[in-house]
Amino acid sequence: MTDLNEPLTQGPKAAESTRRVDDGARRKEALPEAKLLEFAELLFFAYRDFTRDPDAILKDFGFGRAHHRVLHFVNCHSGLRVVDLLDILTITKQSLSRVLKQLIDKGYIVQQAGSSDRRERLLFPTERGRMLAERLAAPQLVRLAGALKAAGPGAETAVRHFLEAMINAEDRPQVSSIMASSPRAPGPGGKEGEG
Amino acid sequence: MTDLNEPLTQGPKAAESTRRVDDGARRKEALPEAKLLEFAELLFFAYRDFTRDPDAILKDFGFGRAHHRVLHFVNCHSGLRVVDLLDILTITKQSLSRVLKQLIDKGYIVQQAGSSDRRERLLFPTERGRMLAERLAAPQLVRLAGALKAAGPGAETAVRHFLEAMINAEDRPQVSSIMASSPRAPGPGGKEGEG
DNA sequence: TCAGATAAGTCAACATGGCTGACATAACCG
DNA sequence: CGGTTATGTCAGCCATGTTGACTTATCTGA
Repeated sequence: MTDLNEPLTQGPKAAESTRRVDDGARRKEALPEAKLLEFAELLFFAYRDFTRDPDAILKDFGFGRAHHRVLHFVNCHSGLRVVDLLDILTITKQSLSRVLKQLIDKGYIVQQAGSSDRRERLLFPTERGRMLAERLAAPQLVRLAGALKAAGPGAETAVRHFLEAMINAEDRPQVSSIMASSPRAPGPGGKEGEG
Repeated sequence: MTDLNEPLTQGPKAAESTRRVDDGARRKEALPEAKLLEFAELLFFAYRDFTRDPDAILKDFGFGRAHHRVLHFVNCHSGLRVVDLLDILTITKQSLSRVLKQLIDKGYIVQQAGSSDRRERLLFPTERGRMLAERLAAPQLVRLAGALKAAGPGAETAVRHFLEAMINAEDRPQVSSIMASSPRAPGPGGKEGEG
């Protein structure tokens, strides 16, 4: 395909030898490709372990990671609509429906018709749902707190800006508005868990 | 279950009202729970979008995210063994086998028996594999470079330390040793892609 | 007021990528 | 030679994503 047929015993940055960029331009990069690849790997490992603890807990409840995601966002942003959840998770409504129905059937989430628009089904955690959400979050919060502490003073801001900038630019306003909706939306009439 | 049956119209930090910690201790936390939960969400959104671009490319090749992970690590750490890959991905050998076989059958990866231990099958990317790996990595590297730049000077170190500390402590030595193995391992005898 | 858009739910079928269990082969090591 | 290790494989199951088609209830604007 390309003009590359030397043996594979190359020097450092073998992968780059297949590129058609001249080394002059390459040396001018703010961050070399190899260093960026390390960040990609670290992000993979970090996320791999970030999800490990809750995954183990979920198994005891007959749930999976998809349930965790739904329960988390309903718990932290109670009163959100189904369509909000679809935007957040970026999955189809059929996929969401499956796990959401199970969470409702088992009494972790309740729905309430919207007051201004009765087509909307606002989602709220039950007390049981809140307890499970906290249990799942606990090890993740410990991990995050430890990692931020280990990263040193000032890391909090840097990490936050980094993660925000990793999000697709067009999705950032929506993410901001979601995160601005604190976990204190009015509840479903105080009759939760009676169904 | 608990002694909590007030209506759900609580004040800020409703979730914490279900905890049995006194507010005195809570106020002493270095990072409040709400802030840590935001980091958890940002990590979710960041990873969600981090995987989006390569996922779209993979579809054109009839591959999935699992193939990407295998191809990435084989490409960046060529010559690793199957057991190394299993440790990295933390999946079963049957799961790995499925995607690895497809990558080998389609000519993206080649195997070579280990020289010192001939039971081992060392994995190498073919030229075709390297090209696909680079194509998949490209949008991720752009995203990472942009995010690190957006996070400001000094963020690189902070983010690196943060991500490293997010990894399970017992896995960190192994991760370090993997990342130390640069992409310049000797190739499979220079006969790649001839099978 | 009615037509079209929107929010949500449902059924069916399928693909991907995890999992367990059982078993086979080859090679290493003491 | 016997036990262990590295790898591969078959078979089946489960979780969670997909597409496509369709229904119901409700809102909104001409």
